[in-house]
Amino acid sequence: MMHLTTAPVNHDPDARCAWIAEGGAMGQLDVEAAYAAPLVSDSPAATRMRRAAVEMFARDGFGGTSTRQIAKHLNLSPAAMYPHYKSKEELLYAIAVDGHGQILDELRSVDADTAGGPEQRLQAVVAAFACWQARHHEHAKVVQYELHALAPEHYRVVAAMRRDTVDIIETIVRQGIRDGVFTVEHPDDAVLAISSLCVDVCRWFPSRTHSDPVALGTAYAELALRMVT
Amino acid sequence: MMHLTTAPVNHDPDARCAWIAEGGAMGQLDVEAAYAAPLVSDSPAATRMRRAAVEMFARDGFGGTSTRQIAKHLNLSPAAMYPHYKSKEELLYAIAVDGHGQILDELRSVDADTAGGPEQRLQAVVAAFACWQARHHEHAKVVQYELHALAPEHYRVVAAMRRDTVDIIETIVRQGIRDGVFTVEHPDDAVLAISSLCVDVCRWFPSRTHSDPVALGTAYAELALRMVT
DNA sequence: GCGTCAACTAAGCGATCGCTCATAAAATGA
DNA sequence: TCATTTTATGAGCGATCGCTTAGTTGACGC
Repeated sequence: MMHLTTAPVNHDPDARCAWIAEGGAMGQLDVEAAYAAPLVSDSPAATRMRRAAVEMFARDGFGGTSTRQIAKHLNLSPAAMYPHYKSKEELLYAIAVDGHGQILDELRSVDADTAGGPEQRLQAVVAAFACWQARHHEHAKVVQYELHALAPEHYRVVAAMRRDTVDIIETIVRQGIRDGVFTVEHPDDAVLAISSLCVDVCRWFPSRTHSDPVALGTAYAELALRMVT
Repeated sequence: MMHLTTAPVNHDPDARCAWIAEGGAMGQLDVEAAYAAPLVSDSPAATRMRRAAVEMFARDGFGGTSTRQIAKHLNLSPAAMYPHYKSKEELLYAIAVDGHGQILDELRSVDADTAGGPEQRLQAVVAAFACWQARHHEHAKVVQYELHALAPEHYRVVAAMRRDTVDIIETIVRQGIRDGVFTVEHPDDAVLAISSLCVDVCRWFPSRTHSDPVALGTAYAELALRMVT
């Protein structure tokens, strides 16, 4: 493998704006393959490395953190990471897939477990989403703000997982409109705004006024409901 | 001056969570001084350097962009930046003060120019805020996501400007509650959510479904109003 | 034409970067 | 217990990092 000392740049022209509202343009095959593959190593050492990297990437950014700093934080030699992740970029990829996988699992199970109509489902899902972003704000920050450093093929997988997450909210909102309980002129705007609201939590949480993830989740669920009724 | 090859870390324990909801703990003196000082050089060359840096910081992050890359993008030698900015961190600081200054000026003038009650003022300010974030999404991205690389004393100034920005929204919301036109149990939550909504625009804009900053502003203003009425 | 000053370059310092490789230690299964 | 596999180390390669210094260039007032 060649040396790669500069941050990888995403060359896909679509990907430059492929955040929440994009990412649905490719087929599902590669995504399914990504889900099935054991992308996240469960080795204890690998887990400790991901945890340390999340903490440091969240504080100093991907480009501002060196592999040597991560190793030193774990009292390991600079080369100790490479038996577990074959590059710094792949470590970031594992962190991203892990985080998005947790969010997807959480929201899907909450949505499935919630009895009631679109109002109850929307509140439950938004509360869970905002709560996860607050509770895992370091992991979330890396997952939301450091993806530009991913290789194009890895970015594509993560963008698809992100799209799947937003789809959960979109499905509920469209069902609510069909049922007549939600009144909103442009569903796209509302879905985008609700997702945006939840995602941004990790940027500022915790603050002087907010430090309880559960309370934040219920408050944001109420505000999200107001946006569509 | 000593060499400083690693990204500066903010050592202020309060500052780690001093995003939107924090930053109001210190006096106003240093902030006023910062506003008055000619922090943003108006030299044409310096402006071109800021513009290039904004573009590259937004795409690759502060830590992922080198001063050599910025210089090369402008067809200059690696040392050409230093007559204008005495360090990479100070270049980021100038970008941050410039961006937050633009936002503050914009929101204050829109708020002052808007006739009507809290409803009209909130819509006007939110529309302007979201619109700025969309129109200058690269500059906004740097301003919102790369501040961790600022020196503590610089970070403090920027955090205060951020606090002043949120105060504009907070003042309108509290006035609306006093007037009885806004009904919201926790004003803090609403103010935070509205700010959050606007700030997050720069993370995903533009997208397949949204590419008009003005249209986005009016749509988000409507959604913000729904949150408080 | 001359002096002045700011902008810029060429060269390079010391440190750090991501990463490789040969080897040693530690864990694992028989 | 021994062979095998996994995990970690120490040394170090070539490249790049932020930044400095000495000297060159060009625009401007006189």
